[in-house]
Parts: sequence; structure tokens; C-alpha cells
Amino acid sequence: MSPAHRSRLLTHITADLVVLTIRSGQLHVLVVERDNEPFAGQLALPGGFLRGDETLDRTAARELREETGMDPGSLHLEQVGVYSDPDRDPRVRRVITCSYLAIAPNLPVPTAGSDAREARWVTVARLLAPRARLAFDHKRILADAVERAREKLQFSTVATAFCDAEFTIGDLREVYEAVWGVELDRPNFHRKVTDADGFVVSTGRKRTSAGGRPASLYRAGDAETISPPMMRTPRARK
Amino acid sequence: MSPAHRSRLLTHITADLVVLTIRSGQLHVLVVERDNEPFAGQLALPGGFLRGDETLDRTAARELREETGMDPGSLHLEQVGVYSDPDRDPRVRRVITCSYLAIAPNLPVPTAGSDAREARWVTVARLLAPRARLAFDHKRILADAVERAREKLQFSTVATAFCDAEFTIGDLREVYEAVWGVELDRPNFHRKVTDADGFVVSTGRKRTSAGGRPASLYRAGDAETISPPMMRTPRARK
DNA sequence: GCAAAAGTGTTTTAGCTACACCCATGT
DNA sequence: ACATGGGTGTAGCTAAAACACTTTTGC
Repeated sequence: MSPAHRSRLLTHITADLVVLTIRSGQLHVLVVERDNEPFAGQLALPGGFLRGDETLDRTAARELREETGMDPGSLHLEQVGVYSDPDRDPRVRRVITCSYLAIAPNLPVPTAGSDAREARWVTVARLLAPRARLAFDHKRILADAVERAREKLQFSTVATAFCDAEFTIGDLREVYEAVWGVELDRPNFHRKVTDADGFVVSTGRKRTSAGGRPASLYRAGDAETISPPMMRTPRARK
Repeated sequence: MSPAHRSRLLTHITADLVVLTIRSGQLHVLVVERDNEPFAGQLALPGGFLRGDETLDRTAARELREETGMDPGSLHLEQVGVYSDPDRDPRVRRVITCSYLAIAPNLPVPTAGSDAREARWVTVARLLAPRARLAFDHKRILADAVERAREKLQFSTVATAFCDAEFTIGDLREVYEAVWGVELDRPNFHRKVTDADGFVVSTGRKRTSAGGRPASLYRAGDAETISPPMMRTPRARK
């Protein structure tokens, strides 16, 4: 693809996953505990090496299934960035990683899949705290993916990917509040979301959860973008 | 970074560039004519292979300098996506490309740099036309990068990267009109841009171009995002 | 004077904020 | 009854759209 034939470089490629979900109002990410060096015993993002006949997107989907037991077809999975610092892996001097943001509802059990090591949910806040450590440059990768998620909530309808097939407006509001770390005005949120074209579709059914009036159930609409965008108004945290 | 040691795969990596600029009101991209197989004689995006001691960001910057003679330090350069289809390069069965969006003012001559083949500006509209062809999957890469640029104009201040160090509000409006392919209301655009905090800063100077009242000159401000975002109202094309 | 682009003013309307208030359920 | 979350109404404000109008140059 270029004339610089003299110094081509062969490298290893991995797809690493930042799987996000909401559990009890907190943004969580799926991490595994490493059992090999380097960084044995430390927390890391799940991921794995590219194989011969697949695209990176497929690698990401496969690893998601293998390492976490989740179904990649059912959740939002998108490329975020490439990490290519020559020294990011102390062993081999060169491993390039493409990171993926995956958004999952809370339903699937956080526990491991078939051949997986132990995988578990940890709050993002804890892993991004100044003192926290993750293997490799995974803290940076996590931060970038979370930032991407925060931005996407504003202009796209991905927030529904955090919810089950049927959800209430309150569920959806919790997603925004957890990801953005703000408290939103309930009445205004309700209007904005139900008025937005193709964001949510009423199913007619209702869900009656502990305490309070039963909430109408919705499913995700066809639209992928919201215009005008959802506004992330700064207020005090819950 | 994962247990799948059995089927690791070594691959070639390139950084390919989508260098955009505005020339006489039209969005242009920098392309080179290939002189080697495959796709000899066809148009392609400039780019080149990753070397041992650099990050991909550095590869992109280096290729920009080598192939186009531009100064990478002075212009906006950002990662867009990774293309990893095993069959995207007919020769070697596996070349992974990371694409970069570069935004340049019109000033630098489009002509080639030192060791470069002939590089030239072509309108994006022409290359994305249904009948148009580009080498490899570069048409797709171009389309994705242009789409990224369109989105970024809404929420960020990158539009100034298309302009010289000093520019008029009219120059900036031309950028939006060329990239979005819409006509914007001149008075409203002026207010929106000058009122937005940190988007543009008046230099006090004026520029008197052919015909019309002299325009005040501005330079790019500190802000990186615009809130509320620039709105891309659908109207008829010029 | 006239054309052309820069820039200001003004009216109308959409949409957001804030907050009061009613609704339907469990305990 | 009352706590709890769901949902509607509404007044006030901000900013965008549309367009009339003034300003300052070249010819």
C-alpha cells in the first residue's frame, strides 16, 4: 500500500472488550483476573488475538461469547480506538490492540462462559479512581471507551442497549444518570424521550414494581440518532 | 493478552490518510496514483506501513510529511477506524489498515513532497459517486472519514482546522457549507459562531477581498467543543 | 450609483428548565 | 393513610429560523 517496503513490520493484533452495563444504578465494566504473566493476578479487560480468517469485528464478537458467555448478536458492539505504543506489552515489544465498546443489559449473569476464567463486574468509578490499577494500558482504554459511551448517549439511541427488550422510561433515565453521573429532571426526561421520533415505542403493557404507580413498558424504536440531542445538564449527583 | 495462544496471527499494519481541504467551495481529498500492482494506475489514499519503533499516530504523521510535504504538527490528525477484512488486499491476504482523518487549510500546495509520487486534490463528491472507483476498500474508508468529519463539525471546533491562521466568518461558513453540502443563513451563522464561547477570537484586523465590505479577521479559540451544537438544517444546495 | 459581501435588528416559534400537581400502586 | 415512583400541566426563558435592513468596500 506504500513504497516503504524496507521496514514493514509484522505484529500481533488483539481485540479487547469494554463491556458496560448498569447494576443498581452504577455503571459497571466486565473484567477478568489474569492468571499468566505479565500482570498475573491483576485485573484486565477481556480480549484475545485475531485469527486468520476473521475481521477484528468478528474477533471481538467471538471473544465476547467465549470469555463471557454473552450473545454478541444481541448487544451493541462498536470499535473505539487502536492502541499501538511499542512498549505497551512488556513481553513481546509489539502488540496492537483495537478496543471495542459493548453495551449490555443487566439480565445476563455476570459470571463466566464456557472456557473462561473468572469474569466479574466492577464499577467503572472504582477502576478509574486515581489509585486504581489495570493491566497493560487498559485503564486508558477503559477511560476512552467510557468517554465514547457518554458522548454517544447524547446524540444516539444506544442508551436502550443497556435495557432489556422491554423497559420503562425510569429504567432508561437510570441509564443516563449512571453513565453521566448526573441527576435528571424526571418529568422533562419523560417528555423528551417519548416525544423524540423513533427513540422508544410503547408496547401497551405495564410493569408494576415495588412501590409506586405501574410504569408503561416500551421497546427501542427504529431511530439511531436523536435530534435535538439529549442535554447533559450539570446538577449535583444523587 | 488472552489465552488463545494457539492461533495468533502476525499481520502487516498500515496507516492510511484521508486528507481533506476546501478548494473553491468544494470539499477535496488528497489521492495518489498507484504505480505498483495491485491496482496500478488507480487512485488510492496515501499511507504506509508501521515501523518498529513508532505508534500508528506517528506513522500517520510521518506518511503525511513524506508523501505530501505537509507539516503534521500544524494540522488536525485523528484516528477514524480499522479495516481488517482478510481479503481486502489481494496480494498478501492480510493487511490491516488504520485510517486517519487529516484536516488541512488550502494554503499548502497540493503537489508532492520529497520522495512522493504525484499526489493531487480531487473533489470528494466525484470519488464517492456511484460509478467512481478507488483502490482496495479506500472508497469505504473515504466515506467513513468524511462522515466523521461531518459529525465533528457539529459538536467540535475542528472547522477552524480547514482555515488559515487568520480567517473571516465567511471563510468558516464556507467550510460548513462545503462539508455539509447545505447553504446556511449568513446572519444567523455569524451570531452563533461569534457568540459561542472560545470558538473564534477577533484579532482586530480586517481583510478586504474583492467586492464587498471588509471582513473582520479571527483566529481559532481555545474551546474544542461547541454547546449547543451547530445545527445542520436541511435546505436546498447552493 | 451599483453590486457584493459583512454585519445588525427584530419577530416568531421551538424547545428546554423548573416546579406544581395529580395518578396508581404496595404496605 | 402514606410513601413511592409514574406521569401531566404550565409559566418563563433561551436560542434558533427567517428575513428586513444597514454598512463598507470595488468598480
